[in-house]
Amino acid sequence: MVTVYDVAKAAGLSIASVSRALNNQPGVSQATSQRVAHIAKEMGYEPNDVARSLVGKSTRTIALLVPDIANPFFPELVKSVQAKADENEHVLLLADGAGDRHRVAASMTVLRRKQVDGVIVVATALTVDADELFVDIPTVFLDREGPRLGASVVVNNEAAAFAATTHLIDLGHRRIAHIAGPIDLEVSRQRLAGWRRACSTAGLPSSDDLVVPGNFLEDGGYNVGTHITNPSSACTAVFAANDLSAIGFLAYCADNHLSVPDDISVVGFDGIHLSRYTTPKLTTMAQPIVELGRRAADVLFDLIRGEKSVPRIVLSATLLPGASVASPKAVLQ
Amino acid sequence: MVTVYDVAKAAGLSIASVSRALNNQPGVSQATSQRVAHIAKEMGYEPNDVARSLVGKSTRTIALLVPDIANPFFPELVKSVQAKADENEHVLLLADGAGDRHRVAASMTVLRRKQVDGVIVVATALTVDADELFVDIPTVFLDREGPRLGASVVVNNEAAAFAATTHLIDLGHRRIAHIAGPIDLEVSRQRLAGWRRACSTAGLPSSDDLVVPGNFLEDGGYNVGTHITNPSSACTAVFAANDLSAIGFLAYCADNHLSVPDDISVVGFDGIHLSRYTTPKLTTMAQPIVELGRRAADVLFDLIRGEKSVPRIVLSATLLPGASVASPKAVLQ
DNA sequence: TAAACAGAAGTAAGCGTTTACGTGATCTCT
DNA sequence: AGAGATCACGTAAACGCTTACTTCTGTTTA
Repeated sequence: MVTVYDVAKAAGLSIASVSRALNNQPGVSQATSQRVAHIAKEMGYEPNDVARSLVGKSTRTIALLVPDIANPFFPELVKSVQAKADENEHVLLLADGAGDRHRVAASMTVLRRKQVDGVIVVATALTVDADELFVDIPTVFLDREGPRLGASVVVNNEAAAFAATTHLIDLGHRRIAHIAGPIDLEVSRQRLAGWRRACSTAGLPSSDDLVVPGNFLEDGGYNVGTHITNPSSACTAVFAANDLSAIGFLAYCADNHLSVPDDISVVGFDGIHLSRYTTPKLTTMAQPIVELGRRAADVLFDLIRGEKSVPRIVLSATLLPGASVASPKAVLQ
Repeated sequence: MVTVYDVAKAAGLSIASVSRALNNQPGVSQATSQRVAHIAKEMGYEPNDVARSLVGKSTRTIALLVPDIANPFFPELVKSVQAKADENEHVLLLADGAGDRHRVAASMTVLRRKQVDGVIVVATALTVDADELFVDIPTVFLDREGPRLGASVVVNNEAAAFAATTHLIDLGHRRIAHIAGPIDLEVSRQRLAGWRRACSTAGLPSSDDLVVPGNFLEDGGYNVGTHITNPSSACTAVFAANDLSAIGFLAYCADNHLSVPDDISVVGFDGIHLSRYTTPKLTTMAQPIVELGRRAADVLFDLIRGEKSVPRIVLSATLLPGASVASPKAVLQ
């Protein structure tokens, strides 16, 4: 490995001058600066970021903790965060599996040791007393309220779920099931709450038998199909807590010769790219995924630069129309 | 930040002893070792990995370069690589956007500076003379042949594409279109070649008008729908170079009231998890995604540990049956 | 009992940078 | 023309750790 020493020797200078030249800092003449740059390139010198991080304050690294990278929602988010990281000349460390509390703790220990400049924590399962995990390291909570301390960028899940459900109600549906997410996630509870409020506001049932537990995955949505489409349940529509669940349910319907939306309407949540390519195309409450990532990253870099305030940014979701909803065949009087 | 010095002072020891104690190395008594451990914990000491990396050889970090993390194939791969990284007490750096040559070069520079221990490079676009990008840093090419140097873990794309196409031929299809991937990717070319060989082996046409260019994304598959289903093309089946393209095509068919597989059969490639939940369920040539990631990581860590040989591992894909293929309605004599 | 040795601890160098400070040489201004 | 300012560069410390080497104490061995 060629170091500043080597370059310095070759240039007949001290390492200090070389360092200054390479970082075009004042204190070196234009001429030497160019000469050094040339020599460095010639020798194939690359600065060692580890050493640089040790002396400087920054590692130029941020981390993103996601519960499940296999859920298409997150890759889309990753892309947008990474773009911002690039922009700020930082590198992205990905930590998957944040759905599990222990893994979150383990990850944070590793990240702290690695001296990452900051962390974006997404929709993870946290114990109530998780505050200390994030102490001393700039953190933005995304799509989940952080512990007491901490900035956050969230979508108003409750309101969005309310709107999604109301959309179905306006179309004439009177019994609407809900495929919930993992109930230990705040977002799941909020979406459930929104569905419930919409139902009760309209004087419709929102009893527990209309809530079927999902897992935010396709199989979750698939497996509850039987329960929802059971004639005795008499549902004409279903609001899924996320798109993957909705897609699973769609598959169930297809396998069982139920037509969506003729037999049953489906509304998803997330607005993942794939929701534009399901059969039928999914009507979904779309989160501003790219915007979420961007804003979170912006806030994080503000924090990293020393910003003291810890903002709480709330973005809103918008209904993305598809072909998976319709008025119920027989609107009950 | 609490350092070894602080711990040493608190324990009345030298930093050397503290270091030894903390890493349970010989040279400290059992008693002191425990005492130090206790004090360190008490003080909330966390070793600084940056410093550790600077003195030691390793940063305990590996990187994964993927062309497009939004393609569900990659998150599944990421998961498996990350599991292996965990196992080896390494952290995963994700670099997206490796579909672009310039970004690959840029990423490698950053990674080299960051002193990552190794890199897994997936299916990226590389210039022919890209060798030098990876010199001096353990590299495994996944799903793509590396430059001259370099270990690789690949799927026999040509053979797999051949088998997928043959499956359609065996069912009686006589005109089979191919939705290709970006043609500057080796994998795309190989899959195209497999399709072509299958067709010509069976004495079927494989002319260029049967090859429609895709982009490995849903919209690519969707947009070529018109061309493929045009009556004058007379295709009864299509083999897509990846699942996302197939899913896009499925969506096109649904939008245009074409039944899959009654009107046209579709075979995908990749075997992403979502292919189990399309309507109809996609028949696809499934890559052993998890295995690919695992093997690549294994090879990489071997390399990191000093292994000299650079293996070339070839895995094979298997046909995952779905409901998107059938015999053509009218088998031509 | 002296010599050899093992164990526990300390000293200090070094990893590759950045940067505060010091030192001449050249320049500016009155 | 001499004092101060400016410039280009060098010296050395610091970042937080690991580790080769040294030192000291106490134990074993002949």
